[in-house]
Amino acid sequence: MARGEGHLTESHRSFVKPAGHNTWRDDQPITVDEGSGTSTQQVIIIESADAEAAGPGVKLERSEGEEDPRHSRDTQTRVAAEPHVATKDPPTIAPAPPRTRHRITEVSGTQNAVLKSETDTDTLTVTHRLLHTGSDHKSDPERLGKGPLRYPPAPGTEYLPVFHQSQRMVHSRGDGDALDTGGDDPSCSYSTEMDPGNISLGLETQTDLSREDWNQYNSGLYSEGSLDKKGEGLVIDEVTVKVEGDAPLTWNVDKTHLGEGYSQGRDFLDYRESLETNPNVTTHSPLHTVRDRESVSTSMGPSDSHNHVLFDQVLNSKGQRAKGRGGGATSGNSKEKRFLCMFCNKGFSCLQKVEIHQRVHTGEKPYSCMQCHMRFAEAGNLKRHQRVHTGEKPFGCTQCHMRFAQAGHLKRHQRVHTGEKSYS
DNA sequence: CTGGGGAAGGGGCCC
DNA sequence: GGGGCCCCTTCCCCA
Repeated sequence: MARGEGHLTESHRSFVKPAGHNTWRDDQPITVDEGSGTSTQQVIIIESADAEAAGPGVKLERSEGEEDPRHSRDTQTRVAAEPHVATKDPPTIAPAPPRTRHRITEVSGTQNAVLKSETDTDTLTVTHRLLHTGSDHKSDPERLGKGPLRYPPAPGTEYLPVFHQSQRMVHSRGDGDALDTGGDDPSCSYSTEMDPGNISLGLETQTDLSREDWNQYNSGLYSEGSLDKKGEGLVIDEVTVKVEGDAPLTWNVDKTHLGEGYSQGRDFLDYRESLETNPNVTTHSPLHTVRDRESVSTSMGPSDSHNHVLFDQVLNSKGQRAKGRGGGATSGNSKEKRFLCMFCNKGFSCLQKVEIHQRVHTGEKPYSCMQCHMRFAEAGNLKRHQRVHTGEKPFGCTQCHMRFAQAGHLKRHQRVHTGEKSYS
C-alpha cells in the first residue's frame, strides 16, 4: 500500500452496464455507454427494523474466484457448511497473462447455492448473497432486474443506509503481479465487500454497538463460532457485479494523482480521522472494517492496478473534502436526507444523489470520454470535460476577448477586471 | 492566472 | 405530492 513506489500498471476497468439493463449478467458484454449514464450500482435500502432483527445473525454467503489464504480464512466457515466447488485456477502467483478473468457462477439455485468460480480472461463476476432471517424474501429476479432493491421503511425509520452491494476493490501489486496477496502485507489489499457487519442501521436506528463491540462483532462474523450462533441466515439479496476487462490496458489517469511519495497509509488515516473525529459519523464504514480486520481481496490481472487508482481515489482526500464542504453525517438539513451513504453516513435527499456520492468511495466512474478514455463519476462532468476536445468555450468575458469553457472560470476571471480581491 | 476535474446542491421534467 | 432522472450550477482543489 505504500505509495510513491511507481510501477503502477495503468489499467482501465469500468463498472458499467449495458444501457437499459439494471443488472449485469454473465453473458452480457459490458460496454461503456456514456449515453445511458445509468448508475451501475445495485443499491439496497434496508429497513432498519429488518437489519436490527437480523443483527448479528446476518450471514454473508460469498464465493470468490480465488482461494487466497486470507480470504479463505474469512470465508471458509461459510464454505465449510456447504459443498464447495474448488476454484479451477490456483491463486495467481506467477506473472499473470495480460488479462485475467475471474468468474463466479452460481451452480445451484437454492439459497445454499454452491458457487463455482472459474478463471479465464477478462471478466470478474462476484456473487454475493446475504442470508435473511426468517424473511419472506427469495431471490427475486424481477426485483433484481428492476434496479434498486428496497424494503419499505419501517415505521419510524428515518434514515436509510444505502448499500453498494458487492462492489469490490482489488489491489494488485504494481509490479504486475496479479495477485493480491494475501499475504505478507495486509495493507496491500482492500475490498469493499458487503459485509453484513458493515450494515449501518442509520444514525437514529442503528444498533448500539460500541466500537470495540463492533470490532469484535465484525471479526466474529467470519468465525465459525459466530456463525454457529447466528442461527438462521438472512437473505437480503443476491447481486452480481461484473467487471469487464475488455477495456484498454491503460487507465487514463494522470499518474500525478498518485503522487510521488504519496503515503496512502497516511491518507487512509486521515480519512479515518475525518470519520472518527466527527462525533456524528458512525464508525461502521467499510474502511474501518479494513482496519479492524484483515481485508479480503480477490486478485485480478495485472491490468487491475486500476484498482490502485480506485483505492487511491477513495483514500485521497475524499473524506477531507467532505470535511471541507461540510460533509459528514448530518451536514445540511435543507431537505430531509433520508438516504445515507454506507461509507460515510452522509445524508442525501434522494437515492440517486447517494448513489452518485458513493462513487466517491467506490471509485466507480460510469461515464467515459470517447476521445480520451477519461472517466467520470458524473455525467455533467463528462459533458464539461468534452469541451476540452471540442474547444467549445461558451463563456466569454464581456470586457476582454477571453473565453472559458467553464462558467466558474469566467466568473473567476472577471475579478481581474473588477479588481475584486476576495481573499484578504 | 488559467485549465481541468471532483463533488455537491438545486431545479425541471416525467411518471 | 413524491421520487427518479437528468441537467445545470457552483464551489473547490490542484497543476
